[in-house]
Amino acid sequence: MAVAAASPWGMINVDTTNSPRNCLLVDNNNNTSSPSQIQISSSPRNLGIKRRKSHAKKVVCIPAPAAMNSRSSGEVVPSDLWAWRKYGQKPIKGSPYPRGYYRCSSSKGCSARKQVERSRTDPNMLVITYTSEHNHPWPTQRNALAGSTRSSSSSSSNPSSKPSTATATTSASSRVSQNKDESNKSHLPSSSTPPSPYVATAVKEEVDAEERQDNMEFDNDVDDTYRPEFQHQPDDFFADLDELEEDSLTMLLSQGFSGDNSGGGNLENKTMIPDVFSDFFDDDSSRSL
DNA sequence: CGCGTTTGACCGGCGC
DNA sequence: GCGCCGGTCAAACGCG
Repeated sequence: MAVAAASPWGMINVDTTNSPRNCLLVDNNNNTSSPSQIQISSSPRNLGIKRRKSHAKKVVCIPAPAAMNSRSSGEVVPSDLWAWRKYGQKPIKGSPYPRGYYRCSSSKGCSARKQVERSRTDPNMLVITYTSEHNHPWPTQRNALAGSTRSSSSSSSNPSSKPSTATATTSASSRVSQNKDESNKSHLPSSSTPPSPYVATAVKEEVDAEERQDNMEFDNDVDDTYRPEFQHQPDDFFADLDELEEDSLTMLLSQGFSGDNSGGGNLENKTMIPDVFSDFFDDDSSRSL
């Protein structure tokens, strides 16, 4: 059966029978030992740095689309519909993988940022931390297209990058946004999130007083911070977005996401649920800004 | 020419 | 107070 799921990048269609890899998953029982569990950057140091001291973050774990989107740096960056511009990359202590810093380039005043890093415990998992929110609708122009195809710039961490795939992140998102331009900008509020074929295994919100420990049930934890849409799960909610996700998902999938994904293999033991990310930024806006 | 990526330097918070 | 570390800035570079 096909269900719809919202991701940080919007809603996606989930066909649990045909392409489990594309399903949006939340690992309900991973709160103890699964390598793909969400990783809350609860380090006090993280919270105390510079401007963004202690506001809500959204941490999302997704399986890294290894083949496509693999950048020269070795990172794989999910292609959402937002136009992200990388402004920094740093090696993280204790992690063999660097963390990339992205900010939204769709709008000048947009303060949305995200950090992309691979899970140290599971290289197949990608940990994306969203900070702030978009203050504008989905990008209606391909402003992320230019310069996105950088085939062989110097890369310290991943010499095995494929030039042809190095640009998948932004170019893919650009193409999608272009394709969905007409419907999106008239249909979606700024709080809506673009679709993505990626599988989110977990999402978590980090707030100022993040004293809730992870030993509690994940569902409870999430539900405590923001209400997952799927828990009430109005059918028309999905139906409403169905028209959107269908298109974009098709786009994204047709762009090769259905290809190899080494991280997808370990997903089948996870619980499949529609995701909650549609109110991702919306909820965030209420407390972060 | 415009835009994104890369990369080293700098800044600021936290722990010792 | 010092050093470590993460986050950001900005110049250089590359591509369309």
